[in-house]
Amino acid sequence: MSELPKAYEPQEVEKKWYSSWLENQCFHADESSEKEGYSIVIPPPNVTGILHLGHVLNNTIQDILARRARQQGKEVLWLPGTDHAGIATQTKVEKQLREEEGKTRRDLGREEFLNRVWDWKDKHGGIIIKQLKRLGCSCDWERERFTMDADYSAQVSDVFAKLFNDGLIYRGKRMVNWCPVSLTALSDEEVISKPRQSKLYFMKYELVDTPGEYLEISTTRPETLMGDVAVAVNPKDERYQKLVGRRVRRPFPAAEIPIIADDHVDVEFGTGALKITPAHDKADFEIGVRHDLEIIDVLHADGTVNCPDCPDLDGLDRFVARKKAAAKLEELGLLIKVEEYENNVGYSERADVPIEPRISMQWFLKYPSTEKTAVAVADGGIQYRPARWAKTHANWMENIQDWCISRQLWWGHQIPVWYRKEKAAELLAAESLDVADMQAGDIYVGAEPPSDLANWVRDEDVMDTWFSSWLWPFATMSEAEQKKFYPTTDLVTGPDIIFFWVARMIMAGFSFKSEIPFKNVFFTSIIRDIQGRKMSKSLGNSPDPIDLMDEYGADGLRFGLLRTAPVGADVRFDEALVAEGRNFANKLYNACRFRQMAGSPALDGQVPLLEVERLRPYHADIVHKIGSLAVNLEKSYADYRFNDVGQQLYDFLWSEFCDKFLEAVKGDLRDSATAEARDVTLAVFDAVMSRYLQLLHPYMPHITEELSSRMGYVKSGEFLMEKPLPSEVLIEIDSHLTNQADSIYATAGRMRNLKAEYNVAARKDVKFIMIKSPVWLAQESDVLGLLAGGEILIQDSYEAPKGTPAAVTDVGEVYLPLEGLVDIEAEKSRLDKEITKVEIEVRKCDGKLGNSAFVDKAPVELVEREKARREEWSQKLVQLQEMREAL
RNA sequence: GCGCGAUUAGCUCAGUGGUAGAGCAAUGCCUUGACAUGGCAGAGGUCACAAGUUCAAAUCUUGUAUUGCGCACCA
Repeated sequence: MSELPKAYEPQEVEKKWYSSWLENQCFHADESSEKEGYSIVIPPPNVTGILHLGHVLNNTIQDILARRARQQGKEVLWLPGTDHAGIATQTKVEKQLREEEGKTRRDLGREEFLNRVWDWKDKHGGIIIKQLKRLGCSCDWERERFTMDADYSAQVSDVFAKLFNDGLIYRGKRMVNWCPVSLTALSDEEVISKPRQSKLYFMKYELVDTPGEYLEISTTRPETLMGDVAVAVNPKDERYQKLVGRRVRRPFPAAEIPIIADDHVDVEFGTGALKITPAHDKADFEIGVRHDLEIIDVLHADGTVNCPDCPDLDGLDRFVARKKAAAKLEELGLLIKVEEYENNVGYSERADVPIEPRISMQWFLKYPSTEKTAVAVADGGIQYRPARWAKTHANWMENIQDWCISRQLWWGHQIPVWYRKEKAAELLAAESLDVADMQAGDIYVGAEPPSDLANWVRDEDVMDTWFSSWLWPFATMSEAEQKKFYPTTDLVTGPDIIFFWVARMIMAGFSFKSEIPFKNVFFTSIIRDIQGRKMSKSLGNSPDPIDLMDEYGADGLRFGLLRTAPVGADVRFDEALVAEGRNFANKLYNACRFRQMAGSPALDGQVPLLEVERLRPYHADIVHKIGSLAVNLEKSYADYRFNDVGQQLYDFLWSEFCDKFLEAVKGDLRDSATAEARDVTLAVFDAVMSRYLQLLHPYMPHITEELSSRMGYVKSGEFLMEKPLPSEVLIEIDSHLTNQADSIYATAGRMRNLKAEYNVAARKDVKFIMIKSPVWLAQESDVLGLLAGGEILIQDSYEAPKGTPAAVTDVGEVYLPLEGLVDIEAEKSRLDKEITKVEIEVRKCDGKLGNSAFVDKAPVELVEREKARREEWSQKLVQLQEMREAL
């Protein structure tokens, strides 16, 4: 055996095993397998994306599930891929184009620009995939999909055509969320409202028929004043009732506009009079429809003012124009006051600028299968975990509006609609397009272009990225694959995309596969920094997982993050967690290294069977505990309690295996030990460790594979990751042995306490004297001494001098003769403190036992336990008092 | 305004009715043949507050406070 380094060095090991798994196709899913199928589709990261901690958490959980399912003998498909991410990707390439060539996408033209995006994708698109591999993800990489693969795209178009033919997709001029930077419409879900400090402008419009009289109006958006077509008041508002039906003067461009009454107006807000700009506000638009008002659009698509009648405002950016318009009002003497005001402003999720409500011609979808989707989640046909997210899902389902699916972008799935050339202009301008128009033969909808393509013009828009993502669970699979792996088993994703993705996938599953797309949805935590802030690039509080893996290893990162990731709440990330993961890997490595120092086993996958009659208590105890561990892990997995699983794995190795078992059997591995003792201990070590590595494998795949191989727990040429998890326990254990072990560990603890209390920890010549011990203890006194750090003398004839520090244990009374080693004064005050504490405990017990209600109604065993406890404490009290007197 | 969470040790969090737990940080001791990325020990909690149910409440109920998230409103 070669000299092993003292600390585990993960980098080379992780690389080695990952390539080895790939070479041997360990991640390959066979759709013709006889085994039970298990499948997960990855939430496809943006093709432009780079790995962040959210991905690490999410994909580690998926990897754990996948690896665990393989160990359970299932045929596992973890299907990976990436999303074309329309806006994000296009923006990135446009930026590069602007910076490097000073060109816009229009300078290149659609076709050339798309070529550039594909080039970019080929060059930079694989980064996150490489990073996932680095993390150890066991995806079937041969099946990697992209949402713009040809066959995938064809399915997106098919679905569009189907929904169009069913009358669920329509085109129309509606108020949409417009992003003035990306120059496209957005869905409601892509708008994030943020509280913003803004100003509320109070101004006055002169009444036409009574010059010199004014109506006061408040607004946050004076720059849209040119689009005002009315002023509305609440019909119940007594102040204004007599004004309804009269007219006021809009100052610029000058016009007379009516005062109307509408219930929407809040009497309490501002002056109670609302200027109506149907082109630039959703509510105003609706009021406009109700009152048949004109729509005057005074903004260009990019958010600059479009009002040639006001040359001083025309062409200005909307925020510049806001100040300018206010200044103009002031000049005209129409501005009354300006108040500071906090309101919510809708922001574009991608571009992070305020969106502009804008009327434009777009494609919309009436959501299909909404009823089934709501029921599936509410009734648990699809299990949301944690379950409370089902309510969020339900809320959204209750008030969904039609989905604006068209985007004014180039990168994406182009709308599969063609217009007959000579009619195109007319059709494109039409207020709506429905099935009837299509039947007229002027419009064609389908996945394949029309055969006489030259006569047709294609709709220029592309679809919302999520319109392709919602097909992901089945559009990524062939017929045969779907037969084996659809519906998928688990979906792991963030609760922030319940609306964007999860709910829509369920609708798509029902609509196009007549089935749910997945059985369970596990929602991960959101990762925040230690101060509770969201991770973001601009805050610089988002550590690069690759750096963390360089420093702590992928296994360390995985374990550290998973062990503390709470099920329901957010994770507060701290690098110290990852360091703990690394330390844990090191602890495991060193435990095995210790074993190897006693000789490398030549097992080649054959871990020796254990013979129960040869086991000493410590052996039996750890064998018993690995059995319990397996059972308890099963329970935690069943509830998707990944932090629990991690914690149990951690505690077993550290507290049980290393701190107790290894310390207890250390003597067996010394040169002075008998061959018998050594053999049993090594056999137990191997039996327990080989099983443990298997249990830990889903969390720390690399190191467990490495150690299993190095220790010979897996036959050479085979892999731990492919080894089925046995259901049987290693060996049936008689509880009297584990009880003995418990007693000895507890007793050793009491002895160490005594030593520490009397400050003799540093002395190596400590002697403990025991009386009233059971016979079997004599055999174990060497181990007890080892654990306690002192010599154990069993002397039933011993009569302790009054005041000798003592402890009552399961296995007799322990005395620690001090022989005048301690500082008398310090000892006195320590004892006094101790006595006070114990007196309190005794009184607590007395209080309970003196309570007749407790004694009468509590279960008998509870009362008995309380009595025993009182007895224990009062004995301790007497002992302490004696010690105090003896000093 | 509606909904969903959270509040336990200095910090991050476990803990679903029966003696308050872990890791980290801080303290003391230990470089003992696996590991200082380590070992042992001690200290540190009116479990946010109030009322209720119960023999018994961190845990169940109700209310309050603080705080986070989502939805709606947002002139």
